[in-house]
Amino acid sequence: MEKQTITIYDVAREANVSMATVSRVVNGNPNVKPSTRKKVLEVIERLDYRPNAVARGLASKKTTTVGVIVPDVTNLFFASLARGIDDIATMYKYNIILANSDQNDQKEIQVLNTLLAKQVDGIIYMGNKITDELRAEFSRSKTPVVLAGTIDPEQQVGSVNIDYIGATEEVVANMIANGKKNIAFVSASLSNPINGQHRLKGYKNALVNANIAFNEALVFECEPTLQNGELLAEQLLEAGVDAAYVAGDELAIGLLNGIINADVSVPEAFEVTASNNSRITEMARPKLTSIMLPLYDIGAVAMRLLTKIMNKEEIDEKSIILPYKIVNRGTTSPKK
Amino acid sequence: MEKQTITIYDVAREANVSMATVSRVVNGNPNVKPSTRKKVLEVIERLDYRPNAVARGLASKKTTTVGVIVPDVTNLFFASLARGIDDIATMYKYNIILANSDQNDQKEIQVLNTLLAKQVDGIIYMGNKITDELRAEFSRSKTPVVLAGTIDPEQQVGSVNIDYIGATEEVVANMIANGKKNIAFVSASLSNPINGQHRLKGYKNALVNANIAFNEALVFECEPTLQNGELLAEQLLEAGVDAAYVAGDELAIGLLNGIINADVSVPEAFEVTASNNSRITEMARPKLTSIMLPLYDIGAVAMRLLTKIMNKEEIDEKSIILPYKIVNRGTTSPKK
DNA sequence: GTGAAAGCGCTAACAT
DNA sequence: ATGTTAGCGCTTTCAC
Repeated sequence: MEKQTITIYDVAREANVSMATVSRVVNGNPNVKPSTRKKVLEVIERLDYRPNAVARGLASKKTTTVGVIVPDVTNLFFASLARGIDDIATMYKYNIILANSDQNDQKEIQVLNTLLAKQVDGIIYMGNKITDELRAEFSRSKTPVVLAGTIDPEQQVGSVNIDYIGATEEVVANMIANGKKNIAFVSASLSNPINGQHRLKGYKNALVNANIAFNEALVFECEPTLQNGELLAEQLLEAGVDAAYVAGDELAIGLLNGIINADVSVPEAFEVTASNNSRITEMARPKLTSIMLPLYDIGAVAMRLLTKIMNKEEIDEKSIILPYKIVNRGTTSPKK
Repeated sequence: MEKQTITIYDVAREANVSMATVSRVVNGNPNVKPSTRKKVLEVIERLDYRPNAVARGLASKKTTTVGVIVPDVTNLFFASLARGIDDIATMYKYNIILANSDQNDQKEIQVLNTLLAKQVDGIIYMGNKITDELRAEFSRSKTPVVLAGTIDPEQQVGSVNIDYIGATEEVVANMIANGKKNIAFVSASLSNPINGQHRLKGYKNALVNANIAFNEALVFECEPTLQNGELLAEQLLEAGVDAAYVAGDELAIGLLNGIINADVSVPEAFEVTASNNSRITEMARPKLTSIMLPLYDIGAVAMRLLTKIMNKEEIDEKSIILPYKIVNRGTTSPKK
């Protein structure tokens, strides 16, 4: 004999009221006489009634869940964003359906569609490049979308980021000020606008300001793994590089370790600056100097923005830029 | 004018068939004449019809989503498990609702309840200790639960783990074989049965086998953060410790760095063995020797087990023990 | 302040 | 192979 699920109807019958009234007390509607409210609450307690969110979702057309598309939770960068998202979501009574996309265009589309099928009230997207197909899907559905730590040059949807150009320019300028001449720009895929447009632009800006000619050969693009960083060290050294801005913390640690393995002293003979200040930058030896992205905040603010859009509140600015800092640690010369 | 949502009814009308037939083709039911299937598919395409998963869930009492309760996604240990879970979930057409519990007993209960309200088909739980209250909630609902990388001494529900006792015993024995005499047991909360019972037991076993007396003062319990690890170094050194088994990779790195900062040579004068082999163990300098937990696999197998339970398939063993390995790296003496 | 009743969009017998 | 018909458990007008 299966345990019978208790429905709103059971509660109504036991409390001698209508379903509507039960619904009202469950939803905190004030239009209920205190005495009836009390009576209903007692029955709910006694029967151990739990509202069914699926039925509620169907009837109200709101699921109080938002979809989060992330390349890979296993990447501390995205995990930190996800954490910020989840905390704010919880605060506003939303739940998160998390979906890994593997940066795979096909899977992204598919994942987006199952999220939409599940009637999520909104979507937060993190990733590289927004393909045209993805952008088309975004605008086809009426479901609000916010990008977190992700840039779409088209700026159709809301987004939360920092000033990547300024930040990169600043750290590269720092290394130049420390006397470095041949600074490499090391990064994951340049097809990601953050890397290929913003960060690279900041890098070039710093060079221009210091009257240093841009050298294409000092731009290194590779999969951002620890091992690739280690392998890259040799190449950089051969190219006469004496400092590197690295987009991707894990890649930065790999590079740093590779440099040290080659018996080059850091930061005296070689400086490294990382880009995200995810927790691993503090695990490195020496600890990595890094741009400090407010990872958690980017996620939190993105979620907050999404709640506003879902509630159709007034939005002053849908492309939010958060402040960043620079954390000088052991891989660059101490500031005077 | 709001865009009208297309329902199964619209498709049925346009295709001159019944809703039931449309439902059949959507669900891949073979009992449909190829020609009608084709016709329906065309209409679906033309109208851009998307099945509503919420309605489907209400009608079928299956949501094809599972809840995942995790202390903190930002912890690489849990993120890796989550990744394994998600991949297998995707493979079986399930989605994941991810909820951070912060190891907070109250929040865990609450999160569990909202997951149940959303009618998830199953739950994967990761955490420390299963409180009695939580266990009660688990058994009260008919929703299947599987523990991933988490031990419940009561063994009421399915779980996936490794042999923590054996693994710990082995690595401690290794350090003893390397000539270390005063080996510390450093760990996060001992109230977590994995730490307080299994790992500590393994540690004691190794001592017994080597005829070394157990010394309570060599057991260190603390919040597993990088900084705490660094701070702990001094204490260990003062206590005359010459090796440490550390439960928690981030804590292990902190300790290692602290030891090195104190100018003690690793592994000659001090050995360290970590417990999880999450990616950060390779970022340490020197790289950390560690027990290699199959993190991804634990998540994947847990999800697979859950699918079986949800499908009411035959389960041979609900407490699964996966194999582990030991990875000898730079923080212990090389094996001969 | 409360109730009646009509859906929400779909699945699942049960017929045919 | 296809259609009919109840629901699934809730919200939401609209009356009263």
